[in-house]
Amino acid sequence: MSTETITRFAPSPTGHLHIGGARTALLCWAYAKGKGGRFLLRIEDTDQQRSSEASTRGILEDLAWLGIDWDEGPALEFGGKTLGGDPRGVGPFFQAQRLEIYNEYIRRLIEQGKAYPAFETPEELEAKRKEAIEAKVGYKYDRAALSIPQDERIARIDAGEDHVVRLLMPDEAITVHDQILGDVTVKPEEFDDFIIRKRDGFPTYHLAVTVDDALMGVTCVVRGQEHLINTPRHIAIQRALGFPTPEYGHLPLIFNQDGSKMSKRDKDKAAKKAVRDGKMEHSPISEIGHEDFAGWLKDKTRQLPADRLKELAGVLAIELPEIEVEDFRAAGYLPSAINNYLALLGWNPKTKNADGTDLEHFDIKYLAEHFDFRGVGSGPSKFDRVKLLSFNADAIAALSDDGFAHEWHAWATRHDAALAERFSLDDMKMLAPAVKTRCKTLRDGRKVVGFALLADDAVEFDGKAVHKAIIKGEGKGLELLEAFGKELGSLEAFDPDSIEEFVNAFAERHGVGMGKVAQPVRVAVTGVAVSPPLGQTLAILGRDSVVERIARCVEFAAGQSA
RNA sequence: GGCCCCAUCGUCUAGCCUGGUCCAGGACACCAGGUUUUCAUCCUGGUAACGCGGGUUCAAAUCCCGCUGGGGUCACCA
Repeated sequence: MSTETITRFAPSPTGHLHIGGARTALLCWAYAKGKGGRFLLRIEDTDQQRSSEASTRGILEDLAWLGIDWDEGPALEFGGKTLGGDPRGVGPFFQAQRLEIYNEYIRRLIEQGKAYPAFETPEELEAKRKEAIEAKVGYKYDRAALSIPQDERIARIDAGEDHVVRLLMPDEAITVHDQILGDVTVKPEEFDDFIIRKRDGFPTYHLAVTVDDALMGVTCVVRGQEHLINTPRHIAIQRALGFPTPEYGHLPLIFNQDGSKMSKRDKDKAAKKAVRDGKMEHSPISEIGHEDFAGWLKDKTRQLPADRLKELAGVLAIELPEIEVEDFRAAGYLPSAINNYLALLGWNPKTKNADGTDLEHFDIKYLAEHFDFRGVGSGPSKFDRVKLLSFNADAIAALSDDGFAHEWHAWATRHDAALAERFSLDDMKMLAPAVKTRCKTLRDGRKVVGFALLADDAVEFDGKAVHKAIIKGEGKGLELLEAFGKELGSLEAFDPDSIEEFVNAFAERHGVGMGKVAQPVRVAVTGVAVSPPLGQTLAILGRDSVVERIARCVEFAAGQSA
């Protein structure tokens, strides 16, 4: 028996990776890596209705993008590396492909009298459950099927009657030794004989997870606290099957600022609110019929397909809240910032920096080297988007100019085709020092350089800005601006440094301060009073464009002051 | 509702295990200054918390009990 630490992340493929799932995966990964062990990935696709292959692929890519690489599991080519594989031969890693395995163990349990078939229909059970609720007593399966004689069971199964299999729960308290919460004991009356195989022949989560964890040699299960109450069930299965019980660590949950659960539905919620606020009664998108639209709007639980929702948000001019890893990626967050924030949300390194402040910024390598359950908080935490944004800004600021340019370019290529087309990687390198400190996300970059995306004759001059910088003061600004446009011809190189130098010399020559020159020029080429430093602002436009814009502005200002 | 988990600034948290060094430290946000050709960055300072009530003790944010509050879970979902 190896003492190697093996952890696993086991998502069900029902959509993109949720940010909470990403944190679980990250901490799981860190624990295994810190111990020199392995981290494996398993896809829990036993829910035939909701699972999809596209989701699996999406989740794999989300994890890979974050840099959470798995040693074993579904294979994925990413960034020139192959992730996953099955070096120990414990796969397959898709539960739907492991049905015979589960059935074998279920068969054993039945044989040993530790599990039994039950023939009630879902409807019958639902009725009983309802009765129990009305009588204000907790519902528990009544074990009616347990008293069916063995030969009758066999006859009914042979006759093809639909049935489920239930585990015979032992009549004893079960204690979970949780690494984070300590010992949690649950009394036997809290459990009933839960189902381990569904009517469709698929195992339930409880059975599959327990069998797989044991067969895959998982030594430590790290998962969300919502699973805490399931753990005694899993321990019961382990005991019935003679499996060892792994270590457990149940992570506190993550919530929205308002205390509600972070859910994919939040996106629909935001869109619905915008529709109502806008008093919109008809679907603004042709693909969504009126009926569907009205129904969706009325029903809190109804969700639009992801791409439709995105389209709708575009029409409504709103930004949907980021919930899934892919959302954060599209919004221009860096993996390092997401990982850092996620890790800190729930785990604390309890370490001081040299200046006495708490250590908050670290990378996943540091996390892997220092992660332990002691540093995991026990209470639920709220997801603070503002702080994550600040972490992202820090991560961007920490990038080298070239590093930033590469990230920005890669992002634009994937999420903002127009931007990627207008700016080459070299353009972005030139812009980097100016843009870096002005954006908290890669998406913000567009706002910073938006003026360069406009055609020269499409620049709209902000009247106030023109007045303040150019017209006010007896037209001194206008004079300088005209002179600047003319003298610009003598500037040889048109790069940021040369331009800055030129502006300095120009100001000195005309006996005025920098501001007296910079602001009129800034307003002339961008239309507004705010832009990156003049060097980059002019360089990205190019000489012709600058001259053209100045001329247009001079004309505009002359018209205004007349 | 039953069972389970949790409880320090608005938020994330350090401190709690091994009571005194804590009229509680850091970060984000916020407010006020400063640097700067605009904006942003950056720098300096500030506001702000131990949920309540009982114990134990010379001494409690720290230990115990109760209350309150928040959350999870009670599926042929995972």
